[in-house]
Amino acid sequence: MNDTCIRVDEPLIKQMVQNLPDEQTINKISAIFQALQSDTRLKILFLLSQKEMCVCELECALDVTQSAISHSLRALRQLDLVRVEKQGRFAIYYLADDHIRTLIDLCNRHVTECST
Amino acid sequence: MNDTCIRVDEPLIKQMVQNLPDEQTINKISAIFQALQSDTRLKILFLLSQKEMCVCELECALDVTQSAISHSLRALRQLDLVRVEKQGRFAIYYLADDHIRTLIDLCNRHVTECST
DNA sequence: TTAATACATGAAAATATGTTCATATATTCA
DNA sequence: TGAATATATGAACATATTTTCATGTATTAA
Repeated sequence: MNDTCIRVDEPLIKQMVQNLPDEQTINKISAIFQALQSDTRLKILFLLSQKEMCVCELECALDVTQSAISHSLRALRQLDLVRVEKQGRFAIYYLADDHIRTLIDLCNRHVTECST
Repeated sequence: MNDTCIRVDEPLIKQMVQNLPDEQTINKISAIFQALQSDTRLKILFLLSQKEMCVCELECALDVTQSAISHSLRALRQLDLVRVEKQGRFAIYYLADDHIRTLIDLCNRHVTECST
């Protein structure tokens, strides 16, 4: 920690640190962003925002192995970003809720608005 | 690619794939999420959403080295999530715009609402 | 102009992540 | 029941990311 800088108002900084979300929340948030950071998982979410899909359909849409898709889906599932419904031998995946849709849209807009 | 599954309507899937944002956009979005995925960078953003800060202040607030903070800030800068204004020997950092604030808030709400 | 402060950065080491391969499980159909 | 289909998963490899270390640059103050 730096004690010498004249700009540092230590009590104020301490207060600001207290205003941070607690560690657990920070961890959960970063875990979500971590999941959204892979091209494959992002594409899966974009696709699922169009319609619910089984793994075969995702396999047809994306250019990666079935195994990679399953691993990606597990990560998304564990964060409750997508959910599964088993239908016989099929696993139908869909977005868990609309937060995630909003998140992606927002980010999409940020990129398209700012890069022009 | 899987051709046998009876659920796969290939023309439909092709259409859905066409609806995906282009590769460049996907890459930019995933880069943003990639940046938001680290605890350190997230905390920096939460702090900067309270007030603009120089590197020393961040150093005081966070329990990581100055070098690590600088590297984190560079990553955020390159994605235009934060910006710098040089004031003499100080580098004052602030959020680039409100998108990012909204993004964080949204995610925060998702976590706190869903985990109760 | 020298020393100290504030910040940045390249390279290497440590760690994490994603993908594939091999294989396992569950369901359906013949 | 046995074969085929749909999905899941552990382990290993390849790659990417993060952090630290060492050091560099720029600005200020003595």
